Amino acid sequence: MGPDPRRASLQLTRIVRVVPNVPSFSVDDGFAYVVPDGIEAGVGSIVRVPLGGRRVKGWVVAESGGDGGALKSVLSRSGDLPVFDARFLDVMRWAAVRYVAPLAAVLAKATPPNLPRARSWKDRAPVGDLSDMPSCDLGMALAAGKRPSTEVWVGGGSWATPIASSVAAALTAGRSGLVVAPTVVESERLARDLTAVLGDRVVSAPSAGTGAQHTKAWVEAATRAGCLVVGTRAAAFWPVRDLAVAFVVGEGRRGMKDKSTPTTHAREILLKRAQMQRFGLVLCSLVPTAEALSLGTVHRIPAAGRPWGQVEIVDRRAEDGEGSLLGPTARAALRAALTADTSVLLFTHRRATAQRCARCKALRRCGHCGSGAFEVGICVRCERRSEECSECGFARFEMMGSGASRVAAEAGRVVGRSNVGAVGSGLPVLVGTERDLPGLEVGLTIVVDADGPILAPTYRAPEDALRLMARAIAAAGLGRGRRGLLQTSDPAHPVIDAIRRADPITFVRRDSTRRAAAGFPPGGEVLVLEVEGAVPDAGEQLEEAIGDRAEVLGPADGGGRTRWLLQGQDLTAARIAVRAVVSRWREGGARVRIDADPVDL
DNA sequence: AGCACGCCGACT
DNA sequence: GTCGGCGTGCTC
Repeated sequence: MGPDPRRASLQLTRIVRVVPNVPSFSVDDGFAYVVPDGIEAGVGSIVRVPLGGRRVKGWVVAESGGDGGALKSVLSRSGDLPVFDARFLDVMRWAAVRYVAPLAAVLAKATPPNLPRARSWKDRAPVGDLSDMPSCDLGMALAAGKRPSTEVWVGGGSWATPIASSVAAALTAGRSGLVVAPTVVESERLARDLTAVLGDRVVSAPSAGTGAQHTKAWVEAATRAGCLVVGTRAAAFWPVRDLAVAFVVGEGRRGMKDKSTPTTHAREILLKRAQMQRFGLVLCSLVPTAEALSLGTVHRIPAAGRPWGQVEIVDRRAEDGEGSLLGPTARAALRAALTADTSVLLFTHRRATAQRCARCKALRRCGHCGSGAFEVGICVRCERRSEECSECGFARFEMMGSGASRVAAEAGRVVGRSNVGAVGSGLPVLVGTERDLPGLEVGLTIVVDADGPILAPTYRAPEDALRLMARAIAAAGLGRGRRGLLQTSDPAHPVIDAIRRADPITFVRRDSTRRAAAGFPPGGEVLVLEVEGAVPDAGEQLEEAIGDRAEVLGPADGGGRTRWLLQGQDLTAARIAVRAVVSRWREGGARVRIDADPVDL
């Protein structure tokens, strides 16, 4: 493209504001650069710019005309597809404040690993008409081009069928849909099931795989008309062409939230996007979160029937066999299942185990965060690996009574060791934890200890415990007869009652009220600040910056880290104030972790 | 994040 | 007298 004569006559130079890909709050406003003739660089473009004597990648966040004066020039444009528009940029600015993150860190999430090029994706032959698909009210509204209000779907069956019938008409009309699942396994399974119904309109975009595959799916989502994009939480940040509706499947699951800063939550991001970019939002789950119930109207899917099967509640106080993990009722059920050729899941929540050094016998501690809870060799808290004993450097550890292995040993004494194994072993009796649940199907689930998760000292423990145990029981499906057996010492507890009646909604509504009274989400906001390394006067600096914008609780020390908790009705002002403090601490060399909407609290 | 510029120890 | 250690701070 040649020089524009009008611009030349007005002495106007094209100027863009660019946020460089630098993880620092101090560059959030971006820098101004001249755009040379021959380069197109609209909002959302990725460009290379000179910055502080080097060349860095950056995102165009605004365009203007003016006097180029002393400004440096954009060097080149990278790729040829914008990664966001003005409205999506507003969402990401909001996310940067909400998650106390540099804007560049949020923009990076919307950007594919390789440079997006429109020509890397060749449009396929026009895909077929789906007008013979059954449609629902939501489907009608979407097909008519309306933006429906947020819906909350509660159910225990496959989500592929209701999703397909809701989006079919919109897809035929050339609009797109987005489905976000909590794990790669569930994302791939959903993509497969949806492809069986919708054909090649389905774009599978799990976060696993190579950068090239990832980028290809991203480009397809951004450019192809009438497709249904299915992925994991990373896809919540993808631009999708003419997006009509997004589905968050398993909206209450841990997998919806990023573990490292910025700790973005797919449900929160898509909720904001749905509002600002005007598309529909459906929150799907077996047990809805209190947050979801406060956001939309509830639909049971299907409208009649239980989300999970019949459950027998066993009061362990009324049984003998103190000290054993499995009571007489559970043992009898195990034996009966084995003779009836029914597969059994023995569900235990005790995935985290303490370990000790095989040489010096010191408790194994995570070298990064100091936690003492490990799943195999990976820290449960920060998900990093530390191979050596922090005391003596030895690299071998021994288990200190693993939950799962004790359960397996006891079950082995009831039905024989050769019948008991880990999930995936193909044996009739499986011992499993939360991570074994995706995709698992059995005939009977035995919840070994329901009380531990319910009594965990976090504000959302009851809701999470209900979700976890309901998922375990749902692995045994619906149908005739007992599908679950649950051992508890508190059979009158509201969570147990909700499981027995298969009614998660009434319970979560009540629990939400209790949480709001204590100032916890969704009735209030909390933010965790964790500092590793010495920061003199950190508490004072924090108190001074926050003032009366939030209640500051702490500090609490542990494992070389110091934690503060900010709590309040609306923490927006506090989040903005915290940025400066965090920035100063990081400059001082401290590692700072921020957890917006923490779940382990 | 880089890469500057900063001010204090051992070397041709 | 210089080369160079990596501690703060800025980057259109």
